[in-house]
Amino acid sequence: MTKPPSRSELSHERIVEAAARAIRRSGYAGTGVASVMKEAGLTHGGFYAHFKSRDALLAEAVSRAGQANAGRLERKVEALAREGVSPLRVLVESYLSDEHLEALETGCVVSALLSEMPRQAPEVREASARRVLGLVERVRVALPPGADPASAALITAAMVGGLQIARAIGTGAEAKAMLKSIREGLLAQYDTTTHA
Amino acid sequence: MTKPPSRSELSHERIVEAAARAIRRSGYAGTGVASVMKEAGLTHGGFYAHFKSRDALLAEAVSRAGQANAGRLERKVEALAREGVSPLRVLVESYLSDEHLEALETGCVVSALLSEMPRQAPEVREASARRVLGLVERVRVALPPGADPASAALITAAMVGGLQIARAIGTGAEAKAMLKSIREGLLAQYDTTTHA
DNA sequence: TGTACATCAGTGAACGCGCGTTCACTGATGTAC
DNA sequence: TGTACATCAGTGAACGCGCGTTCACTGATGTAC
Repeated sequence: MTKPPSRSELSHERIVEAAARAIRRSGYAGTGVASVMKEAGLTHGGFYAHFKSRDALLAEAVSRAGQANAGRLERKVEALAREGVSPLRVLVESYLSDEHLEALETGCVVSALLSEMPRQAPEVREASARRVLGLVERVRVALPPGADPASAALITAAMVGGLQIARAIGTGAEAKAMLKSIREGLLAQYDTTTHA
Repeated sequence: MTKPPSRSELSHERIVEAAARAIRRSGYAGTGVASVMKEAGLTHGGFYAHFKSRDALLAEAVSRAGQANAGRLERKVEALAREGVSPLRVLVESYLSDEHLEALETGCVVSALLSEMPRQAPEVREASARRVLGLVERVRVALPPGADPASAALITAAMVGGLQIARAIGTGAEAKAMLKSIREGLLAQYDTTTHA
């Protein structure tokens, strides 16, 4: 049996979780040490006992957010697979859903931060790039049997670009129509199964 | 004949041009009044004689950058159309080119800023959203005759998402391979003409 | 079980800095005669 | 064409504020006996 987490470990955990939400809500540039610490129920002075720098926190936060996204998606794919829905359809339908459009703070970290990634310090950039490659890989393994593995990059690009475009337009009817058009276009093109 | 621009108009122009580069290089959040004014050859104190606020400058800058991108692309499409290359091919090949991958500061403003757009003040957001819709529209008019106009959104999403994904990975061989795979996938799917 | 002490985690004030914005002023431009 | 003056554009110092980071201290936790 594993021993219970120490007070310090619990605090570290809360800080990373708060930061994982903050970066998606406010962007890398809009995420400050003080506000993250406050959201974690601590004062900002204690921050440097947990992290070497603000960038170290951002790097850890993007990794954490990505893992949470991946886990949630994995469970959804498995649950619906038992009902006969193809993995690619689950991926595309949930990624390009109205719910995901509105769930910026808890949604995919890649869509929330992609255009900021190239401007980050090396450690943040590298952790971010790993998340992007992880998403492409997740699409690749969801491809229907016999599909060209190279199409994973195109499908991922359309999903990520599509969600971001819709969010940039807003959360109203126009944005949802844009989302729907991309979602249905992708499914028509790449999902050969029929929908229940 | 039009009268020559006043000193004030010339300065305004230089400030907007500097800001149009700065937002793409540094993001909305990374663009400061002082550094833009310096790049325009002025001191920061004079800023508020030209703009109501920093956000007013950002809104003008994103519009300006978008117009410059659109104009350049239009000329390229026309030039290559005379050689028999289809408009959609020109769009996809130049958007997903190695040159564009590396030209963040002068490249497409949508790819440079998309994930930051939903977080902006209303005036910046609205100007940004107009640029996104303009890009989708430009793809739509480049569609081959007979193509479903709804596919414009999907193609735009893949172009924008693809360029951003490649940039997040870097500018090395891995990023260029990703770009190429998306570019060729799109052309195979949507461009029915053969390449010269 | 109870006390004494060492270690550890978190507090809150302070640092230097750069931000967006304001403003009194200066010097250049342009008009009137 | 030349001078006198009004208008205009840009300067540079200053403002309050929030940032990332440091640090001396406090109070809680855990160990030794």
